[in-house]
Amino acid sequence: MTTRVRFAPSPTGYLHIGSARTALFNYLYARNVGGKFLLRIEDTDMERSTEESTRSIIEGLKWLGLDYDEEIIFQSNNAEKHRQIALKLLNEGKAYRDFTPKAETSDKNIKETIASRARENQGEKSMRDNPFRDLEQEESDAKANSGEPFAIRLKVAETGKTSFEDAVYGLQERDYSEIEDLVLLRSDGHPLYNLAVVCDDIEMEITDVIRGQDHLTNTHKQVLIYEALGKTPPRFAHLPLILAPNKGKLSKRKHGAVVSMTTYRDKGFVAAAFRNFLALLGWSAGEEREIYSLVELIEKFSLDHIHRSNAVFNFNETYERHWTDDKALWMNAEYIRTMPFDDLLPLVKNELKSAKLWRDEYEDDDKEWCEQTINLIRERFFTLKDFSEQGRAYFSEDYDFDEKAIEKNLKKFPDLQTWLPELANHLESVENFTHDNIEAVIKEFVEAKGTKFGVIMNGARTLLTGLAVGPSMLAVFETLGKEKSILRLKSQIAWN
RNA sequence: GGUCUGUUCGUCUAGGGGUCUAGGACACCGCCCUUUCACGGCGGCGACACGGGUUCAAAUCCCGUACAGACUACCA
Repeated sequence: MTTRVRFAPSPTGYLHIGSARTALFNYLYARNVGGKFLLRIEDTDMERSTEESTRSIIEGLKWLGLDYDEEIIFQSNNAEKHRQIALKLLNEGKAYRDFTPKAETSDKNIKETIASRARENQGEKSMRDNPFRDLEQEESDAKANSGEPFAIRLKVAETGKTSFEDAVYGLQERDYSEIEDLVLLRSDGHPLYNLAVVCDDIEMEITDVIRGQDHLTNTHKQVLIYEALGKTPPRFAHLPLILAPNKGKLSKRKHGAVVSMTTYRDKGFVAAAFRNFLALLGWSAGEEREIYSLVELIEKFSLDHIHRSNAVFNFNETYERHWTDDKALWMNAEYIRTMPFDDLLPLVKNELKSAKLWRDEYEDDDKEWCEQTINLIRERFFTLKDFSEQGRAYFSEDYDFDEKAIEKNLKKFPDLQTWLPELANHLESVENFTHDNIEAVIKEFVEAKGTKFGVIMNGARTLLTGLAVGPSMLAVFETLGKEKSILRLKSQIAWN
């Protein structure tokens, strides 16, 4: 039997990094064993599901390079099938009608309400004391026929236990007495999550369910449904959760943009880098290595190296520099500075285009210059955004000057106001505007003025790039070229 | 409250009875390189939650405690 796994997000928001990681692991697992990776949108919660979320999830997967096989399944399309299956279980006596009126739950502190309700019922109420559980067939039919609303609940046996072998957490057992007669079908006919998941997984012939650890306890209920349906459950593998820095739940509402995949795309992350980072959250190949290509990840991935403990996604809202996990940031920089130029170029092109800095000559007449320049500046860039922001002066005459750079490198040495334009005149004479030739002229100039090489270089850097930091200044001169270098050295804008 | 799960440097992790005075990466700090720097090189700081066992030997096995997380819904 070929392996079939699925990623089944509910479209109630953009793609969350936790979900993205679940998708990644499913994908890696499928590709590793040569199986299928399917996508199912669990849009049964009509009130919260949106088409926009679905789009953003698909986009996110595409960005990460996680291409799915076969058609997307929308769970809402299967509602009728789910209903029929619930009815079938009812007819077989494996489920029963519960005529208890639906209890109103206030949405606000739902978790607390449920916990306190459970606390109150502690010891007093058995999971099996529903008055309708053993209602005579005729009586139940009569009530139903008279139009009385009812939910359908699974009839969980009095004694026994469910068990399954989790690929990550090992043998899991749970006594029936701990499991309530779960609702399969709501009184309005709407199928509930546990039923829907099981039915769809069966229909999609899913062999391995890889999902977040928050479903570990739900799995027992699902196993019960599989059993009632006479089907063998798939293999389960639960993944440790990704937590916020305070070790609490990482939520869209509380933590905002840092948990959204689109943020990383928009903030200039290289998809391969983020994917690499995500792969190492809760899994490792057991080697002293961090950088893995997709092919290597697929090759090395296996369920038995998945962690059992949750991972913290470390970020600090108060420091801009640490707005997301440092390691993710580092990895992105690592990719930017080491990836093959041909892979990087399209990403830079895209960034420059959206900043209106791209010119078609960069792939034509100026191809060589473009490559040299990108290779020069990528050395100390962290995100793709840096190409259009810190790197702006390389692609445009319209760039900003950093106040601190002006203070530190220009205003502190007032002589530079006349020296730099003077240096420009000396540079006019350089025939071949290369590193060595430029250096010779500047060295000579420095000597004549009795100043330090650094003073001139840093002043020039500020004028030429607007920044106090950057690559070797001689290389900057060379890449900018004679004309622009001279023009900028003579410019007085920064001084005002 | 109950059930389940987990706990190695600040964070991600290696480790599965002796090779552990616990390894790597990020972050942080210092030094070097240097015209600057968020590049590079070298180095430093820094962890087996706690308490009991088992064993010649325990980060590794067992028990307890603490803490954390998940679930406990006619949400998904």
